[in-house]
Amino acid sequence: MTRKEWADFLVPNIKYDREYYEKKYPKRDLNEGAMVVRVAPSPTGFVHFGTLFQGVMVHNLAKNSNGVFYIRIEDTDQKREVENGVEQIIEAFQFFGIDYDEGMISEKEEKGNYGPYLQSKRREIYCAYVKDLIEKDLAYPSFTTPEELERLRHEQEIRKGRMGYYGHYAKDRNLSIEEALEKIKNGEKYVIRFKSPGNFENKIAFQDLVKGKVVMPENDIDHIILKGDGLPTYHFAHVVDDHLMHTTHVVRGDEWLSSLPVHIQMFEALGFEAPKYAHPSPIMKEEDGKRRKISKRKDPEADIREFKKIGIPVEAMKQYLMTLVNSNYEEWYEKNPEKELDDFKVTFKKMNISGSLFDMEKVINLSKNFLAKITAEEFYNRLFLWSEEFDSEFHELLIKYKKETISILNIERGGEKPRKDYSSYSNVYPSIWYMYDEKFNVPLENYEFDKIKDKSEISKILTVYLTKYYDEKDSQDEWFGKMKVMCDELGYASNMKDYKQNPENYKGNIAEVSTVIRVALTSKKQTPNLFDILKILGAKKIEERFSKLI
RNA sequence: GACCCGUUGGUGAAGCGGUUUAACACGUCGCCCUCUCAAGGCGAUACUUCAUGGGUUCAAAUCCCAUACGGGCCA
Repeated sequence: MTRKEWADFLVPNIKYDREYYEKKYPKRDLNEGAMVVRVAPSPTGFVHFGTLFQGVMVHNLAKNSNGVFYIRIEDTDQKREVENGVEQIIEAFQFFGIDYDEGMISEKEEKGNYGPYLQSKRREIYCAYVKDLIEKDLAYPSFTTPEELERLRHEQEIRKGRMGYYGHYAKDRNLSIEEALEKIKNGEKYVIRFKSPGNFENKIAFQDLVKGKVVMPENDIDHIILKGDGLPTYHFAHVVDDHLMHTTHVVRGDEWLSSLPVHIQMFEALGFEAPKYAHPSPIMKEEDGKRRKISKRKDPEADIREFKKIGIPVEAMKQYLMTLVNSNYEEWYEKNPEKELDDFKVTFKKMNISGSLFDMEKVINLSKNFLAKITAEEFYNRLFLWSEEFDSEFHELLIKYKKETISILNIERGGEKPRKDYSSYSNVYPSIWYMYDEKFNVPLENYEFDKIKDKSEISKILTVYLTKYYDEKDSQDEWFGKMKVMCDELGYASNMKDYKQNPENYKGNIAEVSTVIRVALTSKKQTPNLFDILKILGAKKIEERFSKLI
């Protein structure tokens, strides 16, 4: 049996050979320097924070080089696959507004000329290349069972040697075609392994775009390339896909750095030109003083839906991610507040070499800043959409009191130094509920009266204020002027400085008087500007709320 | 266990042999601001210090080596 016949026998019924695919997926017609990049998630459940991180980073690279960003779905591990997995990925990218040039656009459809973008649909393609390798004696069937491999591992452990299927441990690599054929005829199960031409004693150097020069021993392990189920392993699929899709830069987590020798070797064996590699570190989390990668199982923030639920605006989220990608982003943004996220140019040089910790405080800060800068109407619309899904009670109020809500959100908004009260959509209602009449049914004992607690004194202040000083039409200055006059009349200091110098001359001060009014209106002693509250509530409601205490 | 990568403040980090008395941002803590809060302003926040020890150099956070610790990967 010739090698060719052998290959035909092992990989039968293949419609096309590799030449066909090489022609079918020609080099992309792009400008010099254009980057073709991708993100390659597995449909194994919710989308991981790290995938989004990678998405933001890579999308920027493609945009800034007039290149291509595509999503390839790696579903070769069918055991871990989850229903709706593909849809979840599509939705996530959509929700975060990260558009892609090629990839799946629904469970069934895709866009782009270099597909299929779902690995399970690429079986034929992988097989064509496996066949080619067999013909060239660079791949062979391996009959070693899982039990045997287990034993082998054990043996290597005892000898304190390296693990894996290599050298004399790779017992099937030198089987003759006849011997192998015999085994197949006997019904023995097999996988296809790559026949590594490497020597562990040789060192090879790579240039990683993030880590710099990396020196590693050559790979000599005969990795499985085609599993028993006919699907390729990660290594092989990566090499074939990124070649055919003409990826120019493979950007992936540094957990892949140690398989680089394998990949480079496979590119060579297949006669492909290897892409450039960048291995930034993944985002970590600290637990018990130790750092580890954010884990899908243990950390709620690994699930990007969590941020949606909390109501962190996607813009803020992406900004945060960008600061992790390139820490100079923030400074740049301060200088270019009008620019879009993708106007910033990501560079490999500034990517994380060591893993950075996830910092929710920082996310909150970015979120606050973002929410402070949008208009009240825009904020309202965002709250409307968010509450529809996550807070129906608030949603009802938003529908019923659109105008009022916008005024509330508009308090001290705009201008150079806006208020920054809200850190997320979910945190709005807890800070403004008291403005809605139907929610304002607080028992008197829960009113947060502070310095001035005496009921008759409270009643007196409120009565005097309402009858003598309150005027709906007052401007802020007029209003505050009247507050001062009232304080003088009632024996409270109208000027805080005077009060601080001679507190014994007064019953109290204007701050305490304001607090009485504030608490009477809201039950809380901490609220935004009193003047704005008065304005929004209006005479009728003020009277009603006061009457409970007078 | 083999191999690889990393280690600058509470956090993200800048720094790429002299201009570093280690930028900037978040956090924290003070003080200031014609009402509380938020915001804002000002200041403080890395044991002459960049994991530790040694070396190269006139000069090192920056270059080299070793150790420690952390992470990854192989199974």
